[in-house]
Amino acid sequence: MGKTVKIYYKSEFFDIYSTLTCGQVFRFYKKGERWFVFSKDKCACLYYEGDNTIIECKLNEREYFYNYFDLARNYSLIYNSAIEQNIDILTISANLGKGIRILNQDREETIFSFIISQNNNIPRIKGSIERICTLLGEENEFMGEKYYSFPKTEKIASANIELFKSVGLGYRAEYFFQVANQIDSELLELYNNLLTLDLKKELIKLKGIGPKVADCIALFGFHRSDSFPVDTWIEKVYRENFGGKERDRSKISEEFVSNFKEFSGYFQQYLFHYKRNLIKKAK
DNA sequence: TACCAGGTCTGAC
DNA sequence: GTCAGACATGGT
Repeated sequence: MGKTVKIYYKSEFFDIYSTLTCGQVFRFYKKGERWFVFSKDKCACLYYEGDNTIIECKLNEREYFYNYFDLARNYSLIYNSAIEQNIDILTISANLGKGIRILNQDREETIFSFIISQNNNIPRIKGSIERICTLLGEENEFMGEKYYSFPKTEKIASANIELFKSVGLGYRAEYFFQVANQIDSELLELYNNLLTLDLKKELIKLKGIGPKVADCIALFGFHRSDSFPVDTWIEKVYRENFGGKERDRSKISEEFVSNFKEFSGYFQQYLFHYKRNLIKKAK
């Protein structure tokens, strides 16, 4: 095995658990005190040393993971802005999720992952994606962990649709397969040059992608933080904690974005993480 | 056993 | 433009 490198980052604004489990990424697992995170054909190992969060990866993938974990961004600015809103639930959520970072994930992997996410739960999404990687990805190894890469779009496009049903995608298998035959890196480069609203308009043209999934892709795949995905959990927050009455999720999303502007996506993650952890604890 | 999960599509009005 | 019902499937 080749040389590895360690990236050090102060842990106050980088909590491994909340960053990975807040529902933005599905390919990771914990082994002892170490977390293994997978992106495309790459792998990083995360753990703590004193006050630092450590990212260990291959020497030539340092830049990739530096960007992937969004290390150039000042998260204290985001956190402070959340506190300054002076909204009780947001203050509580920001304090709980202070260490959440929004990852810069691969665009194609993000699109496919969130097509699976509709009307689905996170453990199931993780399982389906893992099985797809095992069946169509390429075998790799990092720090003693064997893993499979996320398959290339062409590989997905040329597979048999029955394969996607067999891994539990259900009716989403059709969408998954169709989209693989409609996108390529050139198209995604075009998408990347669009303003957020136009980007979402384009994404929604793909079958299986509606407003909520488009918001997730814009936020997690294109780092458009002026996005605010509204799912069942956020709708609960909106009704129970913000006293909201609107039923149309797109309008709820617009309302939040008009208030939180370019911080929308970060605040949404604070709130989502808070609400899900609250319910999990109560059970 | 029903209900739910990071919703979307379709057809009827 | 809005709305109800259908949609696969495993977890709780």
